[in-house]
Amino acid sequence: MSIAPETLSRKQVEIRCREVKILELARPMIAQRGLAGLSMDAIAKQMDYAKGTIYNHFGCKEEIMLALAIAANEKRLELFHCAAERQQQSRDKISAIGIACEEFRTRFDDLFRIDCLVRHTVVWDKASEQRREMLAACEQRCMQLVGQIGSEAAQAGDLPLPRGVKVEDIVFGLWSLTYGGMIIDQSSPGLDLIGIRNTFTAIRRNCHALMDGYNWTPLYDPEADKKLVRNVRASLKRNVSSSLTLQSLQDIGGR
Amino acid sequence: MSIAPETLSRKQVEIRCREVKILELARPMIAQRGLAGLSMDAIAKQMDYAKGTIYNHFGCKEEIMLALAIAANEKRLELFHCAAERQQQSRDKISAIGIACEEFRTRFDDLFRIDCLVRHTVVWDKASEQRREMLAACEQRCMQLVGQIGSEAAQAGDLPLPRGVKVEDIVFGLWSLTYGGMIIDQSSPGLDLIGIRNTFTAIRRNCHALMDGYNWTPLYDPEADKKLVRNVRASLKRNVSSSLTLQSLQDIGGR
DNA sequence: GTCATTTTTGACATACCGTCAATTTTTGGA
DNA sequence: TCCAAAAATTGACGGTATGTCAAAAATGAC
Repeated sequence: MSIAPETLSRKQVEIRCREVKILELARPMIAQRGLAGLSMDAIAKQMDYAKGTIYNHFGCKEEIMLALAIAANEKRLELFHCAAERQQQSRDKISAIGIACEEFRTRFDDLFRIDCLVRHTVVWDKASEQRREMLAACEQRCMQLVGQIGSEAAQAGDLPLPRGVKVEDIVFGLWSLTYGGMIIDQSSPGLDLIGIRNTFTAIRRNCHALMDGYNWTPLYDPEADKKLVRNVRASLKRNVSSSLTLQSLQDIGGR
Repeated sequence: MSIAPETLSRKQVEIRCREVKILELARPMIAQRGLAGLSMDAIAKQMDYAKGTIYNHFGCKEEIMLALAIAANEKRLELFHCAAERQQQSRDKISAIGIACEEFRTRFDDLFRIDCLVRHTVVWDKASEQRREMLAACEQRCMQLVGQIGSEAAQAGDLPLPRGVKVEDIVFGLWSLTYGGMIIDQSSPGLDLIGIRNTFTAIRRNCHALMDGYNWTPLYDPEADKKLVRNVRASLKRNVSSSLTLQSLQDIGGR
């Protein structure tokens, strides 16, 4: 929109900051009570602006949700990269990404919820095409990273593909297992009633069983895994901050 | 509430029927546009009753959602039973239940969505304790069925449990894989962009890999599996109707 | 200091939820 | 058959929220 992006007038900087502030206010609202919990009136009141001003930034509630979901996915990708790039073997890289998922889940509980909500038709359909594409692109980058590791594994001979099975299918499996497990953990009334204590451990063990089932070498080794978990966790804590980037706000306006 | 349940006055029968009618009207509304799509005004108008009458049946919108979710889970359990009871080997029973999940997913697309929605705090917290317990109980019965098959398998020596892994963990894995895969399929913008054509086939293959990873015998055999899928599908189509039971409406009133 | 442009404002139209006092219908006993 | 008590129904009402838009205020180029 602006022709000279290097010069932001004082006013324009103020506006950009407000965008961040809106998202900060919206975050807990959505996390606690979903789309309905996000009240434009409340945001306006808390920021001491008129409602119309908020609508200048985001065309509707759903836009705010997507903005947050995009930020969430950028953060997740950051964790993925940090986790994977320090590993040598393909299988360790995958495991490390699994641990990054755990880290994301625990550190950004609210964003995890928001990321789930955003995918419902109600929200998705009302948001702008532009932001939807942005989120889809973020997701793609996450998947591609994992897919690439899988391809390397297949090429290096670590992962023999059975007839009729593609690398993508296996990636999809790992993803289902991890994401699905977390969703169930979050939303099923009586999980520990049937005897699941530590969800993360169970998910991780199942991912290993899946990879073992496909003969992804080296096969599961409890000791090695324990060590890996410790290392990756420590590294993520050290190298990835808990604050959001919010770079994605760049050029999308409200009405 | 009524002391002589065997005699329902004419009026009371009429009321009970209305309950069903309400749910029928609500079903597509919720499926299409979530909680927000469910309008009490619209239901009242379409049924030619005042809004207050609808509130006599269901204390709030969320109650309607839960009622449908309960019906959905009863149907799912029916499919599970029908699928499992015709198999001899433990692993086939599990596979059959996986196929029952597919069947449920395709036949009752709307109920699958509703079952997901119901688990969000917003909905869950507003519904009555009574109905929540009812739904939780339904879910328990589904899980117990699968858990039982797992235990039998372990006892019979078909499934050797590695140190630190319980039957429940494996059940949880299969469940995550199936449910998670379907959720992703439903809600992720570009799944086939990364090359997943037939989601069900992928999920099924991954479940087998998981079981192979745990050495659940007999190990995966493509031909045998193909035959099983055909049989179970046919049997489900033949023996399980597509209409809801709605027995669960029994005794829960509105306000 | 002036004026065109951008930004802000908040009253308004609309929509929906859930309530409840008043009204109508049903029931069951005399 | 009739009547009074119980049950069911009604719909106007209070409350809350969204998204709009014409008018008012702030900005900044000259």
